[in-house]
Amino acid sequence: MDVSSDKYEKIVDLAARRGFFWPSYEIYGGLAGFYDLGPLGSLLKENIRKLWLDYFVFRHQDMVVLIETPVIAPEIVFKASGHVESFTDPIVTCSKCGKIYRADHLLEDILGIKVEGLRPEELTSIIREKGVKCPSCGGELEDVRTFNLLFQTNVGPYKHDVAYLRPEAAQGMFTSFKRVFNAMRYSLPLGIAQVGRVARNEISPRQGMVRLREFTIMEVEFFFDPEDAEEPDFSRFPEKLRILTADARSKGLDEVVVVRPEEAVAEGIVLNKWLAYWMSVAQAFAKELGLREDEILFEEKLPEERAHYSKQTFDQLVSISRWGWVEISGHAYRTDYDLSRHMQFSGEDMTVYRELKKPKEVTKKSVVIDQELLKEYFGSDTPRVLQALRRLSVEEVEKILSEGEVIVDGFKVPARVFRIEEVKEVVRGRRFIPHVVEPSFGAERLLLVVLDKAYYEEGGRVVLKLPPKLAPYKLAVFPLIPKEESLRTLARRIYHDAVKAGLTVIYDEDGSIGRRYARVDEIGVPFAVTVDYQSLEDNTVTVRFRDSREQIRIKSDEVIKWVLNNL
RNA sequence: GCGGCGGUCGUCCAGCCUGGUCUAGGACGCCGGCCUCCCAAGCCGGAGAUCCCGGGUUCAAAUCCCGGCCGCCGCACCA
Repeated sequence: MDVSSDKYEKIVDLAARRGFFWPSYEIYGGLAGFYDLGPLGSLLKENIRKLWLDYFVFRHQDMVVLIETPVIAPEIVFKASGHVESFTDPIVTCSKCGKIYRADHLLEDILGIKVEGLRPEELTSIIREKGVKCPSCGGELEDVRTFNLLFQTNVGPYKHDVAYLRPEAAQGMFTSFKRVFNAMRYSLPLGIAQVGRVARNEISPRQGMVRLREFTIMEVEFFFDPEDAEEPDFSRFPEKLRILTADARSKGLDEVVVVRPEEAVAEGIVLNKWLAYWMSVAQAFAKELGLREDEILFEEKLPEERAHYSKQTFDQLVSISRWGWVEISGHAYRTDYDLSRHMQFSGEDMTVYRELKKPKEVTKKSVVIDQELLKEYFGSDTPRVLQALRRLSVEEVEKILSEGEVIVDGFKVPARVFRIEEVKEVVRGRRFIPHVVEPSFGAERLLLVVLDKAYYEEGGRVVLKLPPKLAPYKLAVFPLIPKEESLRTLARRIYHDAVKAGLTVIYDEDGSIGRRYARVDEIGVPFAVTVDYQSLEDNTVTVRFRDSREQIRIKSDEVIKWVLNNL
């Protein structure tokens, strides 16, 4: 076992022991892909969530808003989104022993042929043609069916009211887009953010907290006008992005290009400027979690790796012990796919209207019908004929003009009633379906990454060098000599004042001072205040730094202000 | 799901091969007490284990056999 995997073991051990996380339902043997967050883990995740909200919502509050939508959605939503059809793997069951295989992998293993992307019926016929049997018992294989990674449930008592647990929060943003867009007074670009639980019925989740069947997703669906020339303000997050392009990957190269996001757009590496912008925000956010720039890499997904809705996808990978490069965020250019699909399936108009900066004059052909002439031909039938003729397009009328006459609703209409004229028209705006880029993070994965980056061993003891902003507890307060009532009194007063000021604080009078420092180092408390005899004389206390173990003396009534300033 | 490895106090590990003396042992941690004026000191005491689950073999199973569950690694999928 190498050093890095050893480190991971130690983190998992620490996590379970001190209360960051552990496998769910342990008393019943656990359930793969499900983890509990303990007291410290809950606080840490909340702090990660807050930091994410800061970067992705509040620092962009002129254009990004937060919403919350249900975990459960009716079947139609995921039919429209494409998940019912595409969020699947093909599987095949042995009729004799009941074992289940991934059909495409089985065929690739046994026959050594490429079958990726084939439909279930095609896979079934290959199995029949080649006489493929169950590799375990030799039994007959059933027809290939698809295994959907959506968790299915029912709403209410009726079996046919099928619903699913969402595998991403995104569909809530799409289905409520019109409401939010309206509430935000029709402004574009518009980001809709959501933090919430999602569930994916992974066939076999591994890697502990890295792959879960239920987890918290933090997403922004960012809606914009694809024709809008306005640039994102790249100067706000002046990041250099390290990008491994799909082109390089398909050539088997691992050459990383290092570019500013706006350069990546200009050079055609990233297809959309907003996609690039949010990648730079994502990197700035990752750095605040304790990652160095050289531990971050954006990997472009190959076409066959991309989700069905995406035109281009980058994963933000970060390097951690044990698993090397791990995806912490996905950045997908979803175009107008989702809104278009929901428009089709719901019948709701998902287009938006935007006024042009300058109205423009266009000349276009227009059909003019000579109504006087029409009256001569059709008399009292004129209104009916007119109504029918108005449905004709310019092209249809041009055809009629060349043919001499047309029969509409049983009326024979001569071409001479039509005339085509060029007319000038003022266009003030246009209707279109907004395009979407999506940055999407898995919160529990970030929690593991943060612990991995913060974990240090120094002199045989563990120190979690968590960024103070993320630390579950911000301050520890100790009386140096616990049996000295006067020291305890002062220490307790500082503790209560700190709690009142909104800090998370640990008070401990148990064991030697060194032991108490060690205990709080292990859970990443950045500052420890110790009350000693001098405190009683001059009203000062020591503040001890977790990372350096250095101490300074400050006035005891300034402790809280000092801590707040140093978070 | 397949293949490999594993599962014993909170944690790490010993015991398993060669079944009985294991009412399962140690270390660390935890709790109580003593001591201690700043970095896991020391002393005394204490709590804490369905030996992963189910079946089988046996007079006797933590130990041997079978099945399952869970975890880790590889394949695949993905935040």
